[in-house]
Amino acid sequence: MDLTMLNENQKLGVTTTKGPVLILAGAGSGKTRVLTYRAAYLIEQGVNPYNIMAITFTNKAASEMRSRIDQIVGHGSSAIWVATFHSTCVRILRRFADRIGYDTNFTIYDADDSKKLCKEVLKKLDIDSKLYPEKRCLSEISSAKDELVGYEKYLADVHDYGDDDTIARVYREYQIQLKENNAMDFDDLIMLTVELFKKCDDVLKGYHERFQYVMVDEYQDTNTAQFELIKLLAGGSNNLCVVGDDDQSIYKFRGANIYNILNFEDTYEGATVIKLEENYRSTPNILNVANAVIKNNIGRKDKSLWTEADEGEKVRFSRCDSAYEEAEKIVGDIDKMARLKKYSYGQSAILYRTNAQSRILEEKLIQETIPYRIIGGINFYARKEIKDLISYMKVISNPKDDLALLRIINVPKRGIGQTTINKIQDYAWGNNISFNEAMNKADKISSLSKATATKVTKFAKLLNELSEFSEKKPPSDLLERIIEETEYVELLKNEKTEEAKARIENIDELVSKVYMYEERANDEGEEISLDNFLAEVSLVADIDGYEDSDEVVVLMTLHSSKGLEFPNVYIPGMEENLFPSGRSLGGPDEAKELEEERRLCYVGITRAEERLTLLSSAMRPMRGQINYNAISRFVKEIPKDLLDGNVWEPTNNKDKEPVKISDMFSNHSRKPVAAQKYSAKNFGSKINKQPLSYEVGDRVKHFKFGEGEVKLINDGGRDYEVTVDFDDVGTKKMFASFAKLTKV
DNA sequence: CACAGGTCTCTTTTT
DNA sequence: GAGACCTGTG
Repeated sequence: MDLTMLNENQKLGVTTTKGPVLILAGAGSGKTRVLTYRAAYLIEQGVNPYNIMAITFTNKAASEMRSRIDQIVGHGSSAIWVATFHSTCVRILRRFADRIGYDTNFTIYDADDSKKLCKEVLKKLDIDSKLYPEKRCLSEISSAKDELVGYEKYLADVHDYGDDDTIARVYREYQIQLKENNAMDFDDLIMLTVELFKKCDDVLKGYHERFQYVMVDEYQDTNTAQFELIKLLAGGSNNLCVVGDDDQSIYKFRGANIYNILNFEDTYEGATVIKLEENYRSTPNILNVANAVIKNNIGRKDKSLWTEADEGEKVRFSRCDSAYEEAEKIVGDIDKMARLKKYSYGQSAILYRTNAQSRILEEKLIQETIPYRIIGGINFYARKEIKDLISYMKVISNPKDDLALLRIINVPKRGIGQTTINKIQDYAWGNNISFNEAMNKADKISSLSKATATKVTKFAKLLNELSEFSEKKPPSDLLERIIEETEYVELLKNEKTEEAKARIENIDELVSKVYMYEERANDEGEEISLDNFLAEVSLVADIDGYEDSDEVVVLMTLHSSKGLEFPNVYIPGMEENLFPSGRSLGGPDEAKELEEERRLCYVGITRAEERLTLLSSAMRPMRGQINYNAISRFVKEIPKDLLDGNVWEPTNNKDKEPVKISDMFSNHSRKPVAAQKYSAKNFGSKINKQPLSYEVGDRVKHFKFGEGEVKLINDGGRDYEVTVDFDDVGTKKMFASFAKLTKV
């Protein structure tokens, strides 16, 4: 296999296949490249793809990895287990959940569902939600699960310290309810899989046999539960390769434990440690700024990124009077760059600390009719109409899911209100049957009027019919039938409002998503099932929908931007109280929290390939109020000479008279930066596009696919894309420098 | 039972 | 500024 376009350390990362390996990969150092080559290398060494596992955090990262492996080896990566932590666990639990007391058709609860359930628990336990808000309870429960602390242990620990056991009681009841509903929340998926492995040795052994080589991406983001999961999974062969960057650990609030990566060598004795410090993404000017900021963190693994790229443009900073002006500058600049053909809309990105910042930017973009896309905010699947219809499907898939059932029992309105629900619930409890069963016996519930009982019976009958229907038909047919029976779209049409129109469009999109799911499952030879579709839907991340080929400006949070890169980046809101977030300031753990914010800043800066603009505003509307914020300390950590213009006075910490950058709109002549050459879209390296030894019509040989005829050669600029019709495996498209075809 | 209109609170990041 | 929650009315 040709490894010539890897640097020495990258090569080491690819070829050190035995035992534990830690790859400390700085931003833009080609870590995905190493992982994908590693997988390809293993296959070439004769390892069955079936025995390889790669775990990521987002679906986007997973599918990207799969397609990149495909690009290198042509095809054959489909047998590799490439999946996110959560979908990995779902796949495992769908087979074995019955071993730990759940049905295998369990439902997955999203944050919304969890909140609702928690609210019910508080009500049931008669706990004042003013003193114990759901939010606090849920975050405590979530942290406990991230640390693999079940409610028994949580309760015991609390009692040991003689503390208030309220939250422990909530945790217990919450967990009991989940089980009764045959549901799991996000954290359960990981925790329960670990529990399964610890309890059922035979199950674990089975996976040990399968997973001979395990790789984990973004290892710095793993929490204790995920750490344990990996340890268990890789425990058979101990061929574990983790890739990460402690400087990019930004998910502490989600339980991420930075010590998982910092102490890797202690956990896995004899681990090989490989550092990747050469950056192939950004200009020196950008890297210097990134390094200047991150060096203020203590307790990090010492490293410093460097690059051979040309210096490039200076990083720019602009202090604005208002958030409005900030937006104006950004949008004006994006527009100008596009007009000057320096950066197209698709090459520009706006990254911010909080989702709330997107609104004002969006308004401005609409005003200037610039195409854009906002990642995050309100998740598609969190919309009312979508949740309603999905809830129908959930009830069909898992009749025990009372949460979903209660959501739709009166949607659309069928005259079943809270009073009726209470009466059914009482009957269910009194007779020790489920809510669903009670509904089916509505005529026996004496407290219900005849008219009401009829309504309930009618609804119960509808569900039964749908359930029977779904046994014979695929999810798409079920959804269409639900829409028909409930007249959901009909009712919206009658409203004749813009809002209703948008909702109908969303429903149409949901329908096509179901069809897309079925098509894909079909292609990949997976079983098409309602359960699988619903699981997939529950586990989509905002970023999964992002296509970098779209020619639009993207807006997203700094968190979502991790792993991405853009030639032209804007980071507005560089202000104290916003970034770093006010929540990180003034607490007992301020120093630690600030370090996390700083890492987030580092992530943001290192997203930029060529041009980076930081902005800050003196006035900013926050929580419906105007806030006056000082310039972010992170900006002040950047030596002045690294920034464009004398833009702030480091000695004047009142920030009252920030100097505005005058040439914000002026005509910068962009130096021909090395980005074309170094952008990681080209696999982050100097590609040596060599002349081909074959041409269209020639017979060629591929190390894996055997012989075939060249059908088409496409000059893609940095590499040739070759289409070959192989004798055995059919037509494949591949990059010449990866495929290493030889003329025969 | 449904809905409108008022008041209240809480605001980070997300699989 | 949005969302949840409460209350009064038809």
